[in-house]
Amino acid sequence: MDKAYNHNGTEDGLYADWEASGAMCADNSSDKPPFTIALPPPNVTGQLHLGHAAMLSIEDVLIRYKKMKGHEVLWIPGTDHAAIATENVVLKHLGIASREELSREDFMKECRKFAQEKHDTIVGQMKKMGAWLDWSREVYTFDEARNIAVNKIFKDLYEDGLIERGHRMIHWSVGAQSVLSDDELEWEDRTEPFYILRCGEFLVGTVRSETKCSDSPVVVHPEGKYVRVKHQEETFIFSKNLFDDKERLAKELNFLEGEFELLETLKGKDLAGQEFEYDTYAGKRKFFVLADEEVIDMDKGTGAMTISVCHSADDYLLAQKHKAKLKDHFFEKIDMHGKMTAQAGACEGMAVDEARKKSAEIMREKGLLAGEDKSYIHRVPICYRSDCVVEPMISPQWFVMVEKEFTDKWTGETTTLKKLTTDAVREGGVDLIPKRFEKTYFHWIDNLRDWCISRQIWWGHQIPVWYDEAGGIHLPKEQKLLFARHGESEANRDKVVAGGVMDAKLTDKGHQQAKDLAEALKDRNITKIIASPMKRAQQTAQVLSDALGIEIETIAELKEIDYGELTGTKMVPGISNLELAVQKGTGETLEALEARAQKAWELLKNKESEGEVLIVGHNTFYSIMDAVRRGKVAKELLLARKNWHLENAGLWETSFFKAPEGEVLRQDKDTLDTWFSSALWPMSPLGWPSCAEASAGKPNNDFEKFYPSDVLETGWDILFFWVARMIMFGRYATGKNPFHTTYLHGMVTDEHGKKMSKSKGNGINPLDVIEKFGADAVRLSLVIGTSPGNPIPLGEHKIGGYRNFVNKLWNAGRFVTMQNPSDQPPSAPAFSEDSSPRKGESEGEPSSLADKWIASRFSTVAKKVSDYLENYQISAAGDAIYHFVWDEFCDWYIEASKAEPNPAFLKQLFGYILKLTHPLCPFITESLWKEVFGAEDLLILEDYPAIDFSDSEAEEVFEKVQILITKIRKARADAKINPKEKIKVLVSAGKDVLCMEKVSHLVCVLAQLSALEIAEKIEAPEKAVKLVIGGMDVYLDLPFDEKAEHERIEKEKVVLAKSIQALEGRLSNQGYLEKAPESLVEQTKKELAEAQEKLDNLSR
RNA sequence: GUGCGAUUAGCUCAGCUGGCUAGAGCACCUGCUUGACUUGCAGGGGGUCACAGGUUCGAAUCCUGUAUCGCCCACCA
Repeated sequence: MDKAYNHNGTEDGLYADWEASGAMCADNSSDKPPFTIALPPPNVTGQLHLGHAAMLSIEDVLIRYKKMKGHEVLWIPGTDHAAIATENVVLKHLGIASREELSREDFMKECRKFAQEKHDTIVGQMKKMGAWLDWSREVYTFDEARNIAVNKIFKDLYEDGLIERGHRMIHWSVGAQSVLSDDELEWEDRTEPFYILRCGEFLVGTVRSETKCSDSPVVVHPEGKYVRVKHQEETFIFSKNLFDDKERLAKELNFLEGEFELLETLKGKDLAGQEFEYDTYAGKRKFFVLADEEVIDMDKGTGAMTISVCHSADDYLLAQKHKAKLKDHFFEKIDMHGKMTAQAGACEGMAVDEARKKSAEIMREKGLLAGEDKSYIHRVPICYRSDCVVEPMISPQWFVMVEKEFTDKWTGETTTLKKLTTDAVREGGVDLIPKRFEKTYFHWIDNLRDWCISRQIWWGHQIPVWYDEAGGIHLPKEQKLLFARHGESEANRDKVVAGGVMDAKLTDKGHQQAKDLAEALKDRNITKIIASPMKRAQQTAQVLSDALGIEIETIAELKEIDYGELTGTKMVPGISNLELAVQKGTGETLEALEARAQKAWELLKNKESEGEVLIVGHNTFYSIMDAVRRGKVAKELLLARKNWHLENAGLWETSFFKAPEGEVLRQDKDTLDTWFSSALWPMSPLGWPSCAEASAGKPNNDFEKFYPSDVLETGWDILFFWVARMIMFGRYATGKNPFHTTYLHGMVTDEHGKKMSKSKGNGINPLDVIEKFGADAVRLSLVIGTSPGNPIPLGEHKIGGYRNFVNKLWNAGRFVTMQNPSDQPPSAPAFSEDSSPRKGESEGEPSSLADKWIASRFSTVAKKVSDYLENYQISAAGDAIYHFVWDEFCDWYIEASKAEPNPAFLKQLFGYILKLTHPLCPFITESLWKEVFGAEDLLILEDYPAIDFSDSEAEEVFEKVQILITKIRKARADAKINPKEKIKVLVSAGKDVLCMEKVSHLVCVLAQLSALEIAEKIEAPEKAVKLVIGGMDVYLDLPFDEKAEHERIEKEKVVLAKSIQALEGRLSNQGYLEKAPESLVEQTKKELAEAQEKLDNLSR
């Protein structure tokens, strides 16, 4: 074994071993209780950052712990297509300004390529962290199965009236050319001029001068007090509050010099209804006065304002309220590209910023300004992805109606989505850790408005709605997966049925899948099975044939297709097999592959005449599916049949609606908010909706076995974006909370708690520190010393500290190996539950005092660690392990075992320590498991230690020994004795004489003594340093400095006297004696007695 | 402005429902090339628990107020 642990040489290999073992793959037919976590899918936009690393560390600890505790664990990996974010990154990557520069298809291709690259990087990095993920179940938010889930819930919500399309005020990102939800906005302080405009007699304030170019109401408060004043030859109307505040008046109306003469005071309602015409920067416009008691704050500005119904959320609301009066005031002044429309007169075509300046300039020239405040600070919404200003706009969009009542099909009760989301937490179905986030959660939901889910981007799930030429809306009848995978066995074309099996060999699983498929198909009118001659297809076909009693027709030509270059490629998220094959440089062109799909279709399309046909092939099936998905053969394939008209069809969109003869349906061009698909994350990777419906009650179903999941662990910053919406959809779609616990970690910051940022240069790349310190050290530093919801400070000092710990463990392993030189196999469990400390010496049993002490301590610590982990106190668990291993096992037990070795027991104990530590440090523990124990099975397959071994007597005695040794060491250090020099010690042990005699050898070794003399009573030597420990007097043969010794003893006496005084004070307090718990009072008395005894001993 | 949270050793933080002399890691000081480990060993110094009140036999812990910091939400004319 090397002197220091070499993480770089071992970690990758260990991970490969785990993967190869197959143990990472969860078994959905297992009888063990399930434990499920859906990994928050990282965006395919970049690489792993420390936030991901923290997430992986925390979740991996839970997963490994639960696995060792006997659960069937499933931790599903996946990635997120991150709609807007990815589009922006890809645009930057391609160096183009707008996606419109490419065709939709080409742009999507670029996105897919980009996503694929990033996906591969991220997956590699997750493995570096040691995450025990079930890669056989890896999913992607934008793959076929997830598309079906998205479409399914969309359809359900739509049919329940909970999704609506409507023209509403939305946040429009000019840069991203898309709508954003309320939560996607960021705010920025800007200093811009604030103008007071003349509008007839009225004065109104605004920052947005460019919007003051149309007919408009002047809004006043009906009960508000206004003044009409004379200024030189003109009259003005504004709030009395402003008029009375001379200082503000001078400041705000700084273009109007001289006195204002009060003509009359009047109420807003007296002004209402007035109509007049007045000049704006874009020409003469009509105005009228509208009174509204809600929107006007008399203390602000002039107490009057004009509005832009199309470009301000509040004004839009006002327009809804005063529909009759304002219905003709929906003027669009800004278009979707952020340019001024014809309404703006001279400013037409200008960008908003430019028009703002220009319009003010024109107004200034025309004398329309009454005041200007150049240092006005206001906050503007910024697009969180494209960093440009967000404009409120009215636009047709799709919304999830969170406040609309509907009948919950699971409970039969009338409810709303909002209520479902709140109830999950309020009724205790979902715990938030830390609990304080519950308040924030409720607050957010209370303020939740309808969720705008449509986005005007390309990279995302296209809205599953088709329009006919008359504008009628159609949704697909039903969509299900075509192929069998993880128990998703459903075939559903009404004539041609395609089935495929993923496994390379027809394994038990593949066999089962084939059976499932047969089961699912048994009630259908299948008259023929067509199979390729490929061995696997034949095996599958045989299973189906036996089950269904139908003959197989083998088509030799299909062999060519099945054995094409596609063989050996895997389904990869976001990319079709065809493209993958081309990318991998197999020499085939996309066209050639498509031609192959075409050929498959040619061979098969005429076989449908007599009833349903089941096609069994591997790549035959995928070739068709991919080609159809790409839209290349879709038209012919589908149009040839039954007049189905489709745009952008895919084979998995199976049960199509029928359009009227000859009519063309067009799918909605928009895509869905990325959080819409993410909201299904606890369900869709488990096969919802197909599994949930198709195989209820049957085994081998991920959804049944693993849903609902257990813990959702993520950063608290996406509590609203994501967690709340998962709860909403989970409750709605399944009637269950998608998880029972939400663990929220904080943001990783630098070691001083400052945000990591590129500009500050304080960022840490997880890969760098893994390389430098090892993944175990990085994991520990992200987990220990942190608490949920709070920032996770991290610096190289901290990681280095845990690297040292990992190395300490390694060296403990070396020591164990040196003590157990032979290649003896690991012996049977040693100090197990039924072994008692009195059992005596035997293989692996505790015999010495130190053995019993450490066994007892281990038992306590292991229990504590389990308790902590059950309660998600991962930091405390890690801390307990750290200190047990270092301070107790290494510093005391290993040292003690040098005096009284018990190698077999040491090795057993060390094995338990490895198991205990494994969830936190999987690599080093696995490595030592192999190295020290020569184990072939993985450590994670062992049981988590739960040992009931308590020996309080041994603990008590050993603690006394520890104090004795420590005090002797200190006395030596104080006397500046060379550590190598051995000294003599006399102990007057009193009643402890028997047990002290037993440990004398141990004390001699640990305290570097030449001799230790123990007797019940020893006469005090003439000149010796005296220590008082418990009831024992200890005399050290050290150079005796009478003065120093005297001072030391006096000092100790003072401390004791103080403590005695405090204890006596407490005991003489009547209230304390009466009200404090009895045990506490007893303890105090005991302490007082001990202190008194010690003081007496010192004084002798 | 609203809400949430924080303030404990030089730094970063533990300290759960009040109860031993308030802890850890790093940093610091002294001494050690002890045959698992210098990524180490032994020993040590360092805190009026932000401040002011209150409840209590007893407060770092509970309550009220003040100050400072962080975050969230909202801020319209």
